[in-house]
Amino acid sequence: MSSIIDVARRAAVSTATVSRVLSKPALVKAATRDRVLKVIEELKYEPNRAARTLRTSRASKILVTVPDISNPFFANIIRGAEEAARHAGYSVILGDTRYDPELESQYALMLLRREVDGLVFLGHRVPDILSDMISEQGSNAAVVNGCEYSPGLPVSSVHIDNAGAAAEMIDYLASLGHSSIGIITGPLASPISSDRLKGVRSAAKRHGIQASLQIGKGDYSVGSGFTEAQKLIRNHAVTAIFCFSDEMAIGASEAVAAAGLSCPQDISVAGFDDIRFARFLRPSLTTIAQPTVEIGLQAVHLLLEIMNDGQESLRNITLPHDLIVRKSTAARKA
Amino acid sequence: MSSIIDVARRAAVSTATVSRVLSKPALVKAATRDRVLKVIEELKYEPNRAARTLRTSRASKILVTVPDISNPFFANIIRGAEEAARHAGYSVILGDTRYDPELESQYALMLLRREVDGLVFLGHRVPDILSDMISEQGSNAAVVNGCEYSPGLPVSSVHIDNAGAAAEMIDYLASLGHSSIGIITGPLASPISSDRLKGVRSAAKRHGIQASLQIGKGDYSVGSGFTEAQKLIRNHAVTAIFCFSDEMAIGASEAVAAAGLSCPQDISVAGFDDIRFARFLRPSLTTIAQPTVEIGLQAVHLLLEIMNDGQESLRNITLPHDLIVRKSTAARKA
DNA sequence: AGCGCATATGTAAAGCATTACATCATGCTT
DNA sequence: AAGCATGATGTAATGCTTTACATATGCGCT
Repeated sequence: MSSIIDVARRAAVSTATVSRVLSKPALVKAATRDRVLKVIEELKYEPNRAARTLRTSRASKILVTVPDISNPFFANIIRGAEEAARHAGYSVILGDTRYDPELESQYALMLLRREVDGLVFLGHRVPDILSDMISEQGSNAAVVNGCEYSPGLPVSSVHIDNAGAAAEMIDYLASLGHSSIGIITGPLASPISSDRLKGVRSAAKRHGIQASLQIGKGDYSVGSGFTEAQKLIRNHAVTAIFCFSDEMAIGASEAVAAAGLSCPQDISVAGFDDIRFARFLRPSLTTIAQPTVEIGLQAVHLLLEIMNDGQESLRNITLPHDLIVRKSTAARKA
Repeated sequence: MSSIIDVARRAAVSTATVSRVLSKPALVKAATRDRVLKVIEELKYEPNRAARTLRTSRASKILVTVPDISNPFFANIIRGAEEAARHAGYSVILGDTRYDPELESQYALMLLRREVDGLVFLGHRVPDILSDMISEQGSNAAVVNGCEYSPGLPVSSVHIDNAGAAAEMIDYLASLGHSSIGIITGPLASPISSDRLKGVRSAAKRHGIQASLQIGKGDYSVGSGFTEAQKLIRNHAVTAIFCFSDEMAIGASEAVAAAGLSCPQDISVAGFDDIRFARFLRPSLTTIAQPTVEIGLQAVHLLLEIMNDGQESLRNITLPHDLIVRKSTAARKA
């Protein structure tokens, strides 16, 4: 591996000139520049990133932590984040935290260690380890919350209007004649889950069906969707089930089938997220589409802004969602 | 941010001692060690990784490139890779290459720049940019091919017995009475795709049905599965379609339905990979399960071995696969 | 007492790129 | 022709850690 010194020697210039050729070519005379570039080519010189990072204290890396990479919803956000990062000359370090606070903190340490320049974290729960940093730096801390948000903390975020989206779904189900609706939420600790619930409640109230609303508490997983749906079907005569994730909607559909009923004839099922496979389920799933790739893109853009500006810039970006009506929902049986 | 010098000063020792407390505690007297540790605690000292990397030329990072992170098949491999890397004290840089050779090379550069210590790449196609490195270093190059392999190049790899798995699927379909079988392959350039085709052919020959084999050429995507299946259904009276990816099997199922036929009554459909959603399709998909997480784990283990041993160690690890029979395949109509 | 060895710690170089500041040359102005 | 602005390049410090080598201390042994 050749270093900048080798290049300088061979091109008969100082290391400063070599460095300038690479970073500020306009400052170097054309003839010199060409000579240096030729040597760089010959020696296949690549600047040592560690040395550059050490000198400039910029790692050109951002950390993206995700609770479950195998969930295509998160995978798409990562896709957007990777793209935005790459275009800005950053690379992405991936942290799969498996919903484990321990791992979340372990990864967040990389930010304190300045091993990365910024952090996009998906999911609720700001790692404790960052609380000092955030209270010191406020919204200048290079941290962005993707798809969730953290009420009370000065952390910028990118998400959809969860309450509005959930309300829309209730409007839609009510318009199909459903009045006995089961809801399967995400974890209560998740602000977006409680936002969705608020949206559900206010819409239900508007339609005068809040009394017959049945709430089951899930955790976004297929299994919890199945279990909670079974309870809703057995104990309450719901005619529609609205799950706060597509995964749970898959579980709920299985529960409908397991109960000897069919979807959507007997029970309508709706999800949230519009994951890649929602359209391939049978019946295809009615759901709320989130602009996942865009969430990832914007989260990184926001992060870069914070990192570069250095000025106070707490922002919560709301992106548009979309109610996607497919075949898993239908008018209530007469 | 405090540096090792701050710690040394405050603990009244040299920086060497501080460094030793962290890396070789046994060399330091207990009293001194405790004193230093206490200061480290107080100052929240974290060693600067860039400086360490510069000094030791170890980045403690590995690069994992993947053609499409939103495909759950790859996402699971990444999961395994991340886990193995984390346990070994490495972090994972994620490269989503979108099947683009340009991007593959761009990411591979990180290895030449020693920005990462090793590379696990998923998909066929070793980046050109690495060919010099590989021909120089042979199998000592810190490169491992996950789930594919590169015949002719000294690159270690981890994959299943693709020919054997494909043959098993043909055996199974033949046992159901199918003799007119359509195949939808992946790209021809992919060695595993051609291995699967070899397996298909030899099994078909064994069953005496090779003459009625119909081959369509896909690219692993849902869309290509749909298009190729349509051709197979229209132009040839196939009674079973075996796709070399679950995604294509989803497309093929759509094509069966679009032709007014039903699966599996009229046409059986089988896939490959056993992605997370294969079981949730209706009918649930018969497929070959690959141990995805394990592939990721082993790929990283192999990489670490190569990086640490430094000795000649070209290996191709074959992991077990599994034929998963679900509801998308059935006996041929009488 | 003197020697040697083990243990504990310090000194300082090295790893490589960036960049503020210094120097030098050139050409223009008056 | 002297003076100066401008442009081009060099000098050297800096960032922080690791580690080979040097030094110092203490102990046991003869």
